[in-house]
Amino acid sequence: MDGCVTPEPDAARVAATRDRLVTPQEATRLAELFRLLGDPTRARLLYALLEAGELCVCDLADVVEVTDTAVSHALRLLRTAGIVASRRAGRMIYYRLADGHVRMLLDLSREHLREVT
Amino acid sequence: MDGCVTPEPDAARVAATRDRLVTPQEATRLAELFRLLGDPTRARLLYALLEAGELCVCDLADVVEVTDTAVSHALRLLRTAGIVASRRAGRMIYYRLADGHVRMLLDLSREHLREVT
DNA sequence: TGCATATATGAATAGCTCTTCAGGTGTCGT
DNA sequence: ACGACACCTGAAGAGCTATTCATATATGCA
Repeated sequence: MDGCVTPEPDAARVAATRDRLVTPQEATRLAELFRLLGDPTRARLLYALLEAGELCVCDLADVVEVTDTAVSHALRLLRTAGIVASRRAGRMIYYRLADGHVRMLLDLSREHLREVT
Repeated sequence: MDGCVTPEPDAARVAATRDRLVTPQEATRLAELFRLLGDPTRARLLYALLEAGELCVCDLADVVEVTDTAVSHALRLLRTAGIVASRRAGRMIYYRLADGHVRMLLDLSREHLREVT
């Protein structure tokens, strides 16, 4: 069953891993989540929201130093994926991180980088 | 200083956020980390390692159902970024997740998806 | 109603990424 | 030393992505 000649203990581990492994669908969704965090502009937007709690589009553009349009495009992707949430106040729209998991992900990875460096 | 006319409290928040925000360099490194997790093949490889602890290239290819070559390319990126580590045993090379942070990231995001769904 | 502001959207292009193919390196068994 | 095996690497093409420009929608104010 293996593609290569693995020692006995490995064969068992391979079988067990294949059973417990995330499904392709789940993997796709996980990858999609990470992929959305994996762009410098979007990452900065998210960390800005992590610090500020809530910001409108133009302030986000100002903080991150990107065009309003680029921010809007980025936020649409993040919003569609449920990573950020929005609320309207007059003509401005305030964005925030969608939930605690996202906050933890951002926090954890920042820590990771600070320790690895 | 703002790109738009923000209410008073917001202006303060914008200034504070700009100060505390991750630097562009840090953001780039964070995005790079996430970007590497953000591919279905690499994600499956990492979750396979999360389950198995350690696997050689050909067993990884077998579990994830991808070409040896594709796995090799993927692992090189992950290894270079310090996300996985490797050890040679004879002609096989065993890969494992590099550290606890990576494991936590994978765990946390899987939980996130399971709760959101 | 008319104008300015804040954000969203669509199309297009430049740049990047993943996979595959072909070939290369290193290790084991005989 | 030779052949088989496990893995790596470089080049190339198909496909995807992020930004920009132009335009559209929506809200507030006079």
